[in-house]
Amino acid sequence: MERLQTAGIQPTRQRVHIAQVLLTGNQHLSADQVLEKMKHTGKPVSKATVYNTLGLFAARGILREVIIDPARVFYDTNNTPHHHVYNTVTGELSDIDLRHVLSEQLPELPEGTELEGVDVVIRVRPVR
Amino acid sequence: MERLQTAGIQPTRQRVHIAQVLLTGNQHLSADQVLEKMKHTGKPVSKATVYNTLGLFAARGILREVIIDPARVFYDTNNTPHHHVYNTVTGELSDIDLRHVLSEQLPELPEGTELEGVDVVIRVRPVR
DNA sequence: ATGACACTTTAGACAAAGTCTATATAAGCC
DNA sequence: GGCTTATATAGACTTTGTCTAAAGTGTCAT
Ligand SMILES: [Mn+2]
Ligand SMILES: [Mn+2]
Ligand SMILES: [Zn+2]
Ligand SMILES: [Zn+2]
Repeated sequence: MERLQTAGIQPTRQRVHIAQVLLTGNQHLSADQVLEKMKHTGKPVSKATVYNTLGLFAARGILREVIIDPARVFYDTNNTPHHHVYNTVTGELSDIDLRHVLSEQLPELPEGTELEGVDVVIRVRPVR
Repeated sequence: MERLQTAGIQPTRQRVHIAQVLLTGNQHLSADQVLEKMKHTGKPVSKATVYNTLGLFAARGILREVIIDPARVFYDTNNTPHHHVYNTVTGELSDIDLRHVLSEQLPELPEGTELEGVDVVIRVRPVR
Protein backbone atom coordinates (compact mmCIF):
# COMPACT_ATOMS: atom_id res chain seq x y z
CA MET A 1 0.00 0.00 0.00
CA GLU A 2 2.61 2.51 1.07
CA ARG A 3 4.85 1.51 -1.79
CA LEU A 4 2.09 2.26 -4.24
CA GLN A 5 1.27 5.58 -2.57
CA THR A 6 4.92 6.56 -2.54
CA ALA A 7 5.16 5.80 -6.25
CA GLY A 8 2.14 8.01 -6.91
CA ILE A 9 -0.15 5.10 -7.68
CA GLN A 10 -3.72 5.01 -6.41
CA PRO A 11 -3.91 1.83 -4.37
CA THR A 12 -7.05 0.28 -5.76
CA ARG A 13 -8.21 -3.12 -4.63
CA GLN A 14 -6.82 -4.84 -7.75
CA ARG A 15 -3.49 -3.04 -7.68
CA VAL A 16 -2.93 -3.81 -4.03
CA HIS A 17 -3.87 -7.39 -4.64
CA ILE A 18 -1.45 -7.74 -7.56
CA ALA A 19 1.28 -6.02 -5.57
CA GLN A 20 0.79 -8.39 -2.65
CA VAL A 21 1.04 -11.43 -4.85
CA LEU A 22 4.04 -10.21 -6.83
CA LEU A 23 6.22 -8.33 -4.45
CA THR A 24 7.09 -11.30 -2.32
CA GLY A 25 10.42 -12.74 -3.38
CA ASN A 26 12.24 -12.13 -6.60
CA GLN A 27 10.48 -13.49 -9.61
CA HIS A 28 10.34 -13.05 -13.34
CA LEU A 29 6.76 -13.47 -14.48
CA SER A 30 4.94 -12.94 -17.74
CA ALA A 31 1.63 -11.07 -17.81
CA ASP A 32 -0.09 -14.34 -18.51
CA GLN A 33 1.51 -15.97 -15.49
CA VAL A 34 0.39 -13.08 -13.32
CA LEU A 35 -3.14 -13.37 -14.71
CA GLU A 36 -3.10 -17.05 -13.90
CA LYS A 37 -1.77 -16.47 -10.40
CA MET A 38 -4.56 -14.01 -9.69
CA LYS A 39 -7.15 -16.55 -10.74
CA HIS A 40 -5.90 -18.98 -8.15
CA THR A 41 -6.10 -16.54 -5.27
CA GLY A 42 -9.89 -16.43 -5.26
CA LYS A 43 -9.89 -12.76 -6.27
CA PRO A 44 -9.36 -12.87 -10.04
CA VAL A 45 -8.39 -9.74 -11.93
CA SER A 46 -9.22 -9.15 -15.57
CA LYS A 47 -6.67 -9.47 -18.33
CA ALA A 48 -6.85 -5.79 -19.21
CA THR A 49 -6.24 -4.82 -15.60
CA VAL A 50 -3.28 -7.15 -15.28
CA TYR A 51 -1.70 -5.62 -18.39
CA ASN A 52 -2.57 -2.09 -17.28
CA THR A 53 -1.21 -2.65 -13.80
CA LEU A 54 2.03 -4.29 -14.87
CA GLY A 55 2.61 -1.47 -17.34
CA LEU A 56 1.90 1.11 -14.67
CA PHE A 57 4.13 -0.54 -12.09
CA ALA A 58 6.94 -0.72 -14.64
CA ALA A 59 6.50 2.93 -15.60
CA ARG A 60 6.71 3.93 -11.93
CA GLY A 61 9.72 1.81 -11.15
CA ILE A 62 8.01 -0.79 -8.99
CA LEU A 63 8.63 -3.50 -11.53
CA ARG A 64 11.10 -3.84 -14.33
CA GLU A 65 10.34 -5.09 -17.80
CA VAL A 66 12.75 -7.69 -19.07
CA ILE A 67 12.77 -8.04 -22.84
CA ILE A 68 14.63 -11.22 -23.40
CA ASP A 69 12.27 -13.58 -25.13
CA PRO A 70 10.67 -12.82 -28.47
CA ALA A 71 7.33 -14.19 -27.37
CA ARG A 72 6.58 -12.37 -24.12
CA VAL A 73 7.71 -9.69 -21.73
CA PHE A 74 8.81 -10.67 -18.25
CA TYR A 75 8.19 -8.51 -15.22
CA ASP A 76 10.97 -8.51 -12.70
CA THR A 77 10.19 -7.99 -9.03
CA ASN A 78 13.86 -7.51 -8.21
CA ASN A 79 14.18 -3.78 -8.63
CA THR A 80 17.79 -3.51 -7.59
CA PRO A 81 20.12 -2.92 -10.54
CA HIS A 82 21.19 -6.25 -11.96
CA HIS A 83 21.43 -8.24 -15.16
CA HIS A 84 20.34 -11.62 -16.43
CA VAL A 85 21.38 -15.03 -17.57
CA TYR A 86 18.85 -16.59 -19.88
CA ASN A 87 18.81 -20.22 -20.88
CA THR A 88 17.32 -20.05 -24.34
CA VAL A 89 16.42 -23.73 -24.31
CA THR A 90 14.90 -24.23 -20.88
CA GLY A 91 13.65 -20.67 -20.47
CA GLU A 92 15.34 -20.39 -17.08
CA LEU A 93 16.07 -16.78 -16.20
CA SER A 94 18.32 -15.78 -13.33
CA ASP A 95 19.83 -12.63 -11.92
CA ILE A 96 23.47 -11.65 -11.88
CA ASP A 97 25.21 -8.80 -10.20
CA LEU A 98 25.99 -6.04 -12.64
CA ARG A 99 29.49 -5.33 -11.33
CA HIS A 100 30.68 -8.58 -12.83
CA VAL A 101 29.78 -7.51 -16.28
CA LEU A 102 29.91 -3.84 -17.01
CA SER A 103 32.92 -1.64 -17.22
CA GLU A 104 32.37 1.61 -15.42
CA GLN A 105 32.32 3.78 -18.52
CA LEU A 106 29.54 3.85 -21.07
CA PRO A 107 30.15 5.12 -24.58
CA GLU A 108 28.72 8.47 -25.58
CA LEU A 109 25.00 8.41 -26.09
CA PRO A 110 23.51 9.73 -29.34
CA GLU A 111 22.87 13.50 -29.51
CA GLY A 112 19.76 14.62 -27.69
CA THR A 113 19.19 11.39 -25.81
CA GLU A 114 19.40 10.49 -22.16
CA LEU A 115 20.04 7.16 -20.54
CA GLU A 116 17.06 5.07 -19.62
CA GLY A 117 18.83 1.88 -18.63
CA VAL A 118 21.38 -0.72 -19.59
CA ASP A 119 20.36 -4.31 -20.03
CA VAL A 120 22.85 -7.11 -20.22
CA VAL A 121 21.68 -10.57 -21.17
CA ILE A 122 23.98 -13.55 -21.12
CA ARG A 123 22.41 -16.21 -23.27
CA VAL A 124 23.34 -19.78 -22.46
CA ARG A 125 22.15 -23.23 -23.43
CA PRO A 126 22.56 -26.68 -21.92
CA VAL A 127 25.84 -28.31 -22.91
CA ARG A 128 25.66 -31.02 -25.53
CA MET B 1 25.72 -17.87 -53.00
CA GLU B 2 29.07 -18.93 -51.67
CA ARG B 3 28.23 -17.57 -48.26
CA LEU B 4 25.14 -19.72 -48.15
CA GLN B 5 27.01 -22.81 -49.35
CA THR B 6 29.74 -22.20 -46.79
CA ALA B 7 27.14 -21.98 -44.07
CA GLY B 8 25.66 -25.29 -45.19
CA ILE B 9 22.54 -23.70 -46.62
CA GLN B 10 21.08 -24.88 -49.92
CA PRO B 11 21.06 -21.77 -52.07
CA THR B 12 17.54 -21.85 -53.38
CA ARG B 13 16.20 -19.05 -55.54
CA GLN B 14 14.34 -17.42 -52.65
CA ARG B 15 17.21 -17.70 -50.20
CA VAL B 16 19.68 -16.19 -52.61
CA HIS B 17 17.28 -13.42 -53.37
CA ILE B 18 16.75 -12.60 -49.70
CA ALA B 19 20.47 -12.75 -49.07
CA GLN B 20 21.15 -10.34 -51.92
CA VAL B 21 18.65 -7.83 -50.65
CA LEU B 22 19.73 -8.04 -47.01
CA LEU B 23 23.43 -8.49 -47.01
CA THR B 24 24.23 -5.12 -48.46
CA GLY B 25 25.06 -2.66 -45.74
CA ASN B 26 24.32 -3.00 -42.05
CA GLN B 27 20.67 -2.94 -41.23
CA HIS B 28 18.28 -3.98 -38.51
CA LEU B 29 15.09 -5.20 -40.13
CA SER B 30 11.98 -6.92 -38.85
CA ALA B 31 10.58 -9.92 -40.69
CA ASP B 32 7.73 -7.77 -41.87
CA GLN B 33 10.10 -5.19 -43.27
CA VAL B 34 11.96 -7.90 -45.15
CA LEU B 35 8.70 -9.27 -46.52
CA GLU B 36 7.78 -5.79 -47.68
CA LYS B 37 11.19 -5.25 -49.27
CA MET B 38 10.87 -8.46 -51.23
CA LYS B 39 7.51 -7.37 -52.58
CA HIS B 40 9.07 -4.28 -54.05
CA THR B 41 11.81 -6.13 -55.88
CA GLY B 42 9.47 -7.73 -58.36
CA LYS B 43 10.24 -11.21 -57.04
CA PRO B 44 8.04 -11.49 -53.95
CA VAL B 45 8.64 -14.25 -51.44
CA SER B 46 5.94 -15.71 -49.24
CA LYS B 47 5.60 -14.81 -45.60
CA ALA B 48 6.37 -18.36 -44.46
CA THR B 49 9.53 -18.41 -46.52
CA VAL B 50 10.70 -15.07 -45.17
CA TYR B 51 10.24 -16.30 -41.61
CA ASN B 52 11.83 -19.65 -42.41
CA THR B 53 14.77 -18.06 -44.13
CA LEU B 54 15.48 -15.45 -41.49
CA GLY B 55 15.31 -18.15 -38.85
CA LEU B 56 17.64 -20.36 -40.84
CA PHE B 57 20.13 -17.57 -41.53
CA ALA B 58 20.14 -16.69 -37.84
CA ALA B 59 20.67 -20.30 -36.81
CA ARG B 60 23.62 -20.55 -39.22
CA GLY B 61 25.22 -17.31 -38.13
CA ILE B 62 24.55 -15.30 -41.27
CA LEU B 63 22.17 -13.00 -39.44
CA ARG B 64 21.76 -12.18 -35.81
CA GLU B 65 18.48 -11.88 -33.97
CA VAL B 66 18.15 -8.78 -31.86
CA ILE B 67 15.54 -9.05 -29.13
CA ILE B 68 15.11 -5.54 -27.99
CA ASP B 69 11.52 -4.59 -28.68
CA PRO B 70 8.63 -6.45 -27.12
CA ALA B 71 6.66 -6.37 -30.36
CA ARG B 72 9.03 -7.80 -32.95
CA VAL B 73 12.40 -9.39 -33.57
CA PHE B 74 15.01 -7.50 -35.56
CA TYR B 75 17.48 -9.24 -37.83
CA ASP B 76 20.90 -7.73 -37.85
CA THR B 77 23.05 -7.94 -40.96
CA ASN B 78 26.11 -6.77 -39.05
CA ASN B 79 27.51 -10.08 -37.93
CA THR B 80 30.61 -8.75 -36.26
CA PRO B 81 30.37 -8.82 -32.45
CA HIS B 82 28.79 -5.60 -31.25
CA HIS B 83 26.05 -4.20 -29.07
CA HIS B 84 23.17 -1.79 -29.39
CA VAL B 85 21.75 1.54 -28.42
CA TYR B 86 17.98 1.56 -28.64
CA ASN B 87 15.85 4.68 -28.51
CA THR B 88 12.68 3.36 -26.91
CA VAL B 89 10.66 6.33 -28.13
CA THR B 90 11.76 6.71 -31.73
CA GLY B 91 12.65 3.07 -32.28
CA GLU B 92 16.06 4.03 -33.62
CA LEU B 93 18.56 1.22 -33.22
CA SER B 94 22.28 1.67 -33.67
CA ASP B 95 25.42 -0.35 -33.19
CA ILE B 96 28.17 0.22 -30.68
CA ASP B 97 31.52 -1.40 -30.30
CA LEU B 98 31.50 -3.97 -27.55
CA ARG B 99 34.86 -2.98 -26.08
CA HIS B 100 33.33 0.16 -24.72
CA VAL B 101 30.90 -1.72 -22.62
CA LEU B 102 31.95 -5.11 -21.41
CA SER B 103 34.61 -5.89 -18.89
CA GLU B 104 36.77 -8.77 -20.04
CA GLN B 105 35.51 -11.26 -17.49
CA LEU B 106 32.09 -12.84 -17.43
CA PRO B 107 30.69 -14.30 -14.24
CA GLU B 108 30.44 -18.06 -13.93
CA LEU B 109 27.71 -19.58 -16.02
CA PRO B 110 25.16 -21.87 -14.38
CA GLU B 111 26.11 -25.55 -14.09
CA GLY B 112 25.79 -27.51 -17.27
CA THR B 113 25.39 -24.54 -19.57
CA GLU B 114 27.58 -23.05 -22.25
CA LEU B 115 27.73 -19.52 -23.57
CA GLU B 116 25.60 -18.68 -26.55
CA GLY B 117 26.13 -14.93 -26.60
CA VAL B 118 26.09 -11.73 -24.63
CA ASP B 119 23.71 -8.94 -25.57
CA VAL B 120 24.07 -5.45 -24.23
CA VAL B 121 21.32 -2.95 -24.86
CA ILE B 122 21.66 0.66 -23.85
CA ARG B 123 18.18 2.07 -23.74
CA VAL B 124 17.87 5.80 -24.29
CA ARG B 125 15.08 8.29 -24.91
CA PRO B 126 14.95 11.82 -26.29
CA VAL B 127 15.75 14.45 -23.66
CA ARG B 128 12.84 16.39 -22.26
C1' DA C 1 15.53 -39.59 -69.28
C1' DT C 2 12.60 -41.70 -65.43
C1' DG C 3 11.30 -42.49 -61.17
C1' DA C 4 12.00 -42.08 -56.25
C1' DC C 5 12.70 -39.46 -52.36
C1' DA C 6 13.86 -35.48 -49.77
C1' DC C 7 13.74 -30.69 -49.32
C1' DT C 8 11.54 -26.23 -50.10
C1' DT C 9 7.87 -22.97 -51.05
C1' DT C 10 3.34 -21.38 -50.62
C1' DA C 11 -1.49 -19.82 -49.18
C1' DG C 12 -4.02 -19.46 -45.75
C1' DA C 13 -5.58 -21.25 -41.28
C1' DC C 14 -4.24 -20.81 -36.75
C1' DA C 15 -2.19 -19.36 -32.14
C1' DA C 16 -0.60 -16.22 -28.68
C1' DA C 17 0.55 -11.75 -26.82
C1' DG C 18 -1.02 -7.58 -26.25
C1' DT C 19 -4.24 -3.36 -27.21
C1' DC C 20 -8.53 -0.97 -27.56
C1' DT C 21 -13.40 0.24 -26.86
C1' DA C 22 -17.51 0.83 -24.64
C1' DT C 23 -19.72 0.11 -20.41
C1' DA C 24 -19.87 -0.65 -15.64
C1' DT C 25 -17.70 0.14 -10.91
C1' DA C 26 -15.45 2.37 -7.66
C1' DA C 27 -13.18 6.19 -5.51
C1' DG C 28 -12.71 11.07 -4.04
C1' DC C 29 -14.96 15.18 -2.91
C1' DC C 30 -18.49 18.34 -1.65
C1' DG D 1 -26.41 11.45 -1.01
C1' DG D 2 -24.96 13.50 -5.55
C1' DC D 3 -21.29 14.77 -8.64
C1' DT D 4 -16.96 13.97 -11.06
C1' DT D 5 -13.05 11.49 -12.28
C1' DA D 6 -10.34 7.33 -12.26
C1' DT D 7 -10.30 2.48 -12.76
C1' DA D 8 -11.98 -2.21 -14.05
C1' DT D 9 -14.01 -5.29 -17.14
C1' DA D 10 -15.53 -8.35 -21.18
C1' DG D 11 -14.69 -9.18 -25.30
C1' DA D 12 -13.54 -7.57 -29.96
C1' DC D 13 -9.59 -6.65 -32.36
C1' DT D 14 -4.61 -6.31 -34.09
C1' DT D 15 -0.10 -7.92 -34.81
C1' DT D 16 3.60 -11.13 -34.88
C1' DG D 17 4.73 -15.40 -35.67
C1' DT D 18 3.75 -20.67 -36.41
C1' DC D 19 1.68 -24.59 -38.57
C1' DT D 20 -0.49 -27.49 -42.12
C1' DA D 21 -1.29 -29.53 -46.28
C1' DA D 22 -0.46 -29.25 -50.96
C1' DA D 23 2.39 -28.18 -54.81
C1' DG D 24 6.91 -27.33 -56.61
C1' DT D 25 11.96 -28.15 -57.03
C1' DG D 26 16.29 -30.50 -56.58
C1' DT D 27 19.16 -34.77 -56.36
C1' DC D 28 20.38 -39.12 -57.16
C1' DA D 29 20.29 -43.92 -58.87
C1' DT D 30 19.15 -46.58 -62.37
MN1 LIG E 1 -0.13 -17.40 -22.37
MN1 LIG F 1 3.84 -5.34 -39.77
ZN1 LIG G 1 15.95 -10.05 -12.62
ZN1 LIG H 1 23.51 -4.33 -34.85
